[in-house]
Amino acid sequence: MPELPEVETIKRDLEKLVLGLKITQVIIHDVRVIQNQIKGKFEDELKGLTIVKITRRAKAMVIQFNHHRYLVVHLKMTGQMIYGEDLKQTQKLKETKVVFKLSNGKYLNYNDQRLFGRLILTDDLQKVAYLNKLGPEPLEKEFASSWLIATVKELSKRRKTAIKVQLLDQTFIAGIGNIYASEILFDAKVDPQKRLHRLNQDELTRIHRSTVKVLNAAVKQRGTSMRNYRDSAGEKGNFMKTIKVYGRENEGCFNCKSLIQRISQAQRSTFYCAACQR
DNA sequence: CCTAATCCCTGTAAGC
DNA sequence: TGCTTACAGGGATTAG
Repeated sequence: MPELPEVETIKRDLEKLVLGLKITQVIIHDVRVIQNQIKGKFEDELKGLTIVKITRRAKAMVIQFNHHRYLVVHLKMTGQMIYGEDLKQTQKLKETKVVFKLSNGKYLNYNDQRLFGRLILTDDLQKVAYLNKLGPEPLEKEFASSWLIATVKELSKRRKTAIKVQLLDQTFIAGIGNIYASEILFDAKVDPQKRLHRLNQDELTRIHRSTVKVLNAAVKQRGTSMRNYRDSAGEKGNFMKTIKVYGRENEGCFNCKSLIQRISQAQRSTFYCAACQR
């Protein structure tokens, strides 16, 4: 499940590989990836465009072309953007849904086992709904502990959401998903079930610090490969060895040895240490 | 306006 | 062993 660190890793790698290259051909093997966009139009519009910039916002990667065209890539659960050969041709991969042929003879393969991911081609990023309701980027200056304290104080007046559920809300903070939400709260020693109005200033300061710390460490380790995540070279990330709670139900807490608990919050799994996080 | 549930998808793993 | 069923979850959509 590519979250901020995974998408950032792919973005940084692709920048070194494809900037300045032209799209010479687009082959869409499964139209569900482009939703209601017209297949022929999608292919034609991209053909001949040059990749001039790649950015990331929350969990979305934006490939910017000349002529004011943008391709918004959201990998969701099992999406991959892999650079190299045409995987559909060389490996008969059924997960390869879209292939972009590049002017250097290489390919960009969009793979997606479960088809939750989406590719959106637009001439105006303002038109992409997802991008226009996002909270601050946690690794940018705008995400300050004073901002977090003030915002949670304001939010807690009208909602009593559990902090774990709140961390998954992309309109609150952008880019945190289910793995890192659990990891951040373990690092901050805060109970994921604690509701917003019960969080004090010290706890919020810790959540802020842990968010920056955990996400930076995960970027440095090239992300977490629990299942399908692969970087642009098809390689796994390395953050699994740093994971403290996610996926560790009934295993010992590295801090206090008591068993890691798994609970369900908003139809999603949360992992935590009930002894360390209270 | 808000929050909570449902849906989309398919490989994997648990259960009978 | 082999088949069936439950589960994983980001975010759009729908229901309440």
